[in-house]
This record gives sequence, C-alpha cells and structure tokens, in this order.
Amino acid sequence: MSEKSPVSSAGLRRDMDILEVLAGHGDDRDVDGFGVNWIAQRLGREKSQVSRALRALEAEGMVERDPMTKRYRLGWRLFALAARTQQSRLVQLAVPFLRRLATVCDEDTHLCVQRGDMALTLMTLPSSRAFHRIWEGISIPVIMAAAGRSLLSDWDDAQIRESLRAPLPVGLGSSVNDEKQWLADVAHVRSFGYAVTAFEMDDGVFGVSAPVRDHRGVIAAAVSVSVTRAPGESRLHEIGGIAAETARQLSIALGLPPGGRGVLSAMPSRAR
Amino acid sequence: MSEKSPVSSAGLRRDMDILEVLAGHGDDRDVDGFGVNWIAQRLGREKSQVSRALRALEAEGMVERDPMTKRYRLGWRLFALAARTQQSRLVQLAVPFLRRLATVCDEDTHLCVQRGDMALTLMTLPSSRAFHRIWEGISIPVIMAAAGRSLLSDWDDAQIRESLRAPLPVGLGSSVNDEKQWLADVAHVRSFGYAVTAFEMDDGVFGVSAPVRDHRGVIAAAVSVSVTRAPGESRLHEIGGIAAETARQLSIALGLPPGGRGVLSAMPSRAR
DNA sequence: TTGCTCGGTTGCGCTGACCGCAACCCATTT
DNA sequence: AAATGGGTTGCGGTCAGCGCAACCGAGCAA
Repeated sequence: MSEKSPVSSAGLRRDMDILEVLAGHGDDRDVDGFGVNWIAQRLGREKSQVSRALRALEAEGMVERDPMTKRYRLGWRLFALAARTQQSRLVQLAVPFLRRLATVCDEDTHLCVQRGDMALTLMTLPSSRAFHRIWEGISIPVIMAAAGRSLLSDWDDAQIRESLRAPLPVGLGSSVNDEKQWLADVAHVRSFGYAVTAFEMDDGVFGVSAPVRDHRGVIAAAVSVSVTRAPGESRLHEIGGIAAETARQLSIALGLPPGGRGVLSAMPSRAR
Repeated sequence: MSEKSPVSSAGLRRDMDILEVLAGHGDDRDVDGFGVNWIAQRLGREKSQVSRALRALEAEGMVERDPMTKRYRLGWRLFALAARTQQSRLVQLAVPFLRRLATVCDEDTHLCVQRGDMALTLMTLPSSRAFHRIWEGISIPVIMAAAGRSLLSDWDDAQIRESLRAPLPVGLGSSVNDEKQWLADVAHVRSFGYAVTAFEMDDGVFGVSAPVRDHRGVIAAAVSVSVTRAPGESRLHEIGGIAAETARQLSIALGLPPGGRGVLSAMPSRAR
C-alpha cells in the first residue's frame, strides 16, 4: 500500500540488506561467506555499489573478509554490539534455566520474545539428539509460533482474534485458522501457566511453552520446548509443568516479586 | 596528518558512531538507553540529524525506543543477525586456532560443543603423527568427555552432581563415578582456564580442554587436546596453558570483550 | 495564567556523497 | 591468446542527508 516510506532510511537500508544476506539462513552451507557478485545479484543491485558498501562496512568492522577467498562474513563489531543488547542480557540470565530444562526433558528448548507481530527466537539449546531445526535469530509470525500462545496470553481475546484474522505473510496456511483452539490454548496458559500445541511449522512436533514476566509483571519472553519424542498426552503435560516452573523461576530472576503474578499492567498498547 | 581515509564510508560512519554510543561502556548504568540530545552532544552533531538517523535505525530494528522515556537502546535486529551466524562462525574461526594448537603441541586437537547432556565433537585436527582416534561427529555423554569439564564449567556444583548421578546410557562404567575429582576438575577450569583429565574412553590418553565463550560470554564450545605422548605432569600443564590461551583468543575472535571473562551471569544463581 | 527551559521534531534550501554505467584488473580456464 | 568470471575503479549527474532555524509540548517557577 504505502509505497513511499514516510521517513527517510535510504543508504542505511541498503547496508542492512547486505548484512541480512550475510547472515544467511542459519542452517545453510553459508559457512564460507559470500562474494560480492552473489550478494549483488541476490539483492538486484550494482555490484560496484555492493563492493563499495562492503568495503565501508569492513572499515567499520561490521563485516570481515577472508583475504584469500575474498568472501565476506559478519564481523566482530556486530557481535560486540549484539552482546550489549537488551536481548543479550535476557539470554545470559536465561541460560542456566533453559539448559536445565533441556537436560531434564532432553528436548530442544527455546527462548522467544515478541517483536511487533513476530516471534523472535533468541536462543535454542539443543537436546542430545540431533535437533530438528535451529531457530536462533529467526522470526516467525507470533500467530504461528507455538510460543505465541504464551507471548500473547495477556492480550484480551478481541485483540487476539484480530491478529488471527490478519493475513499471513507467505503461503503458510496451517492450523492457525482454528480461532477457537487458539483461544483455548491461551486460556490454558492463563489457568495453568503453560500451553501445549501442535507445532505449526514442523509436522509431528509439539510445542510446549510458558510465559516469562519481567519485574513489572509484563510478559517479556516465553520458554518453549519442541517435543519430538513420544509426544504422549501425559508426557506433554508433564513437560508443561516443568516448563511453567522454569518460566516462573526465570521470572523471579528477572525481578518479578515471587508472590504476585502482577498481570494488571497489560495496558492497551497501541495495536498500530 | 589525517591522511583522509582512502575510501568512502560517510553516512555509514555516522550511524555506526551512534550505535557505538548506544552500546555504552557496558559496565555503566546505561540500561535505560540514551536520549537524542545526549547522543548529539556527545558526538558533536546536529540533534536534528541524530533524531532522523535514529528514526531510520529504529525502522530497521537496529535500535529500539522506550515509548515512555523516549530513550533509545540497541535493537533486536543486531542480536538476531549475530545469533544466526554464530554456529557457522564458530567452526570457521576455530580452524586456524585449532591447527596452530595441533602444531605447537603435536597432538590431536578437537572442537566440541554441548548438545543436551552429550558432548559432540565438531572437528578434529590431527597431529603430524597418525592420530589415535577420530572423534569427529561423535557424541558422548558430556559427563564422560574430557571436554565436559570445560563445557560445564559455568554450571553450579549442584547441577553437575545431579548430572553425575544420572545413569549412563550403556555399559560404560568408568572413572566418572568420582564426583569429587570431577568437581575439582571444574574448579581448576574456573581458576586456570583449563582442565586435565584422564580420558575416560581411551586408556593411556589424557584430555586437556579449555572453554570457548561466544560474544555474550556464554560457553559455546571447548577446545581439547588428546595427549598421547609422554604425558608427564609438567607437559600436561604446559599444554593446558597453551589450550587455555588458544581458547581465549578464539573467544575474542568470536567477539568476547577482551577484558572481561564474561562469566558474571552464572554466579548469583547458586543455592536455587 | 504567562514566560522560560529543555528535549525532541519538522521545513527547507544547498551541496557533496552515492548511484549506475562502463572500463579496467587479474586470476583461472579453454 | 582469448574468454570467463569475480572484483575494483573512474566519472558525471542527481538526490539524500546536512545544518540552520523554527516549531512543538511537557514540565516548572513565579
């Protein structure tokens, strides 16, 4: 619709696109980095520009280059900045809790936060078995994320319904259509502190998630477990209980007063 | 003297400066973020420009803003970019370090990561002599791995004890039963940055390992050396020192701030 | 109320930094 | 030697971002 962005963001956008390409898809064979031409082509841009932009980015330390293969990858500076991020603080705090959860259940566990209408996975701790997929650093629509039930559990039903009706970005139809089920899941979170859902993005996998609250009682994140092994009813709920307890402990570590669930805050944030 | 930087990097530089300011000095009380004026003043720049640049950066997710206080801090996108690449980056960056370690010690060296309660060897670099055993791609219980001492060195003792008590998968009884020795090894890692242990899986071989931390200070891997030749006490500790230094350098290459050991996260969570 | 300050945003010309094209460089391949 | 493919450099035109200054709105004091 609005093809003209109201505010500026011109050259920056270009640099960001390059970084995004360099980040790869995570699980690819992008280990060796990428060449100028490949990037230019992938972005539909002049290779000369990409070359210059990359040199500038390199001078800033945002990317680095293998002098032999002449390929670029993300640089130390980006990692240094990332480490100073709010999300990083959260991750550092969460590591011991999540790891414990991972070993107790022996399933992949994740820590997710909400960014706009997307759910971003901050960290994945793999189980001892080969894990299904690395979600770290990946965003998917909250509505499709198993953890979404927990992340949105403070919203009122009307807001959730509205989000459910919003069109999904790509051709990812799935079980999200089932509005009633979604609301039931959320209600389950409110009552029992966790939700169990079939993982929309991955067949045969169940997602168990629980909300984490910060010191004000606002939902700051969700822990989730992707259960791939023998997802029997009882085992799922057992894991649910453990996840909820883990989330509770993490919340306390974040400063939530142990007694109160302090939920009243969920103020009518602008739905944009 | 300002020899006029040979290549361009104009608008980008400005954005980077802003990000650098937002990164703060790390140890400060800069968690609340910074206001437009403060940043502008600190950089000696027009506040209008800083305002606009920040808006663009926010649109890209590089910074985020507290809508109440109107202060900015580093954004989720930085974190996401870094998170998506760190696995491949680890393997890629580790190669030269491991190779050097292998050459200097003339022993097989390995890079191991933790998956659930297993230690997985991602890479093995052989010594000049025919190597003893190929571990690449092999998972063994972290409790039985020599590198396990390093991988678990951020855990608190209670968790380690618990893991030690868990039953071992197959008929692999061994020296792991010695809980006290295990904890002593871990303590040694905490003090000196490396551990030396008899290799449980292989008689007459000693494992020397050291933890590698990612940009956030979280233990991401361990380098280990299987010492097969003349494992005298002094030689083992000499190699230990070298391994620890290698791990340290690799950590820095991954983006760990050189000064701090980044361990601050793990400590307050004892007696839980 | 009025007037003042302070932090942040917006309007608007002006200029130099990016853009695209094309040529060039330099290994590697045929 | 020609061709290919990945990367860099030169160059002119134009538009994005700069600086100034005005504006806004919240706090605060008298």
